[in-house]
Amino acid sequence: MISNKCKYAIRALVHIDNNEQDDKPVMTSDIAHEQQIPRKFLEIILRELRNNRILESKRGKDGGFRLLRAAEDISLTEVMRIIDGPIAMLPCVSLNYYRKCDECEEESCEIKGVFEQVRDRTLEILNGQTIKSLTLS
Amino acid sequence: MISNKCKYAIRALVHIDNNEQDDKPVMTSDIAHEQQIPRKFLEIILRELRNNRILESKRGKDGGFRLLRAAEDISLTEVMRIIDGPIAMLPCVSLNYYRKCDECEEESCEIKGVFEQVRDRTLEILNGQTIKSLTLS
DNA sequence: ATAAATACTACTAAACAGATAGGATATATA
DNA sequence: TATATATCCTATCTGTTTAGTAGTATTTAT
Repeated sequence: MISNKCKYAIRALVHIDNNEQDDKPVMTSDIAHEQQIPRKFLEIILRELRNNRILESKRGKDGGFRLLRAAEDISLTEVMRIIDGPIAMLPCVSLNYYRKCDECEEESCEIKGVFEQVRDRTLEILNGQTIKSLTLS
Repeated sequence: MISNKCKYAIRALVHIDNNEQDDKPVMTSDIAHEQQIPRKFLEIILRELRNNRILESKRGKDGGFRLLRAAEDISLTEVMRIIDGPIAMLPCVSLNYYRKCDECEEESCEIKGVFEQVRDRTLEILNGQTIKSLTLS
């Protein structure tokens, strides 16, 4: 399951993409209000997206957040990995967060192959999705 | 991510399939020892699988667990759903554990369609796998 | 100067993960 | 029938994660 936090992040990015005009940044409180996301929690999420170079922020009056890249260049997987971590169902099969399973030997693991296939099929779909494609769908 | 508990369950079932002979049940302590699974934790898992009609148990001396059905009739998804719950990445897209997302309207949800596709591709792979096919792989 | 925005640190409550402890109950066999 | 040995059941525990909240510091436009 993806977390609420991640769903909030995606909705916030789509909202920013739809509401950015003339390079004017979008305020946390506007997103929070219109998307029904707790404001303080959203602050944390947006800061995290900024720290990972998805957003840029402007402080002080008339401040807010802007997409740092075009919406069609921000993939769904990138956002999911920043907020929720690995997408794969086994640590030993994750491309971006590989870890050895503590309890099993990889060479004799019965399920590794299956979950490599699941990972590949999943990424085929998710890698094709961007903030822009979600906005349009 | 699938839980350790679920990985233990799968390993235990494969072990039982490999070690059942002359209808003699396999003991928790044997599985625990050979598969390196904490015994008391494994007890809980095996009881859960028995309650869900994957295993049958025999109490008392010479007791233990047997597969209730042929290993080729026990699917990986069935075990995963018993131990970990939903396989889908969104509650509103789950076939066996459907729940409405609290934070979003399904009609206007941007990500529902994508995660329906992920679910379908994932199940195509996982539904084809059984305790028997894992044993052989 | 001040109002208004983000940045940052710290805290909390509830749920879940991964177990462990101990006693109740059933059963094969001497 | 006594005993050893297995599952069954209830309760408990520790650490981590999820989903937030509170309060203060800092930056910036006017």
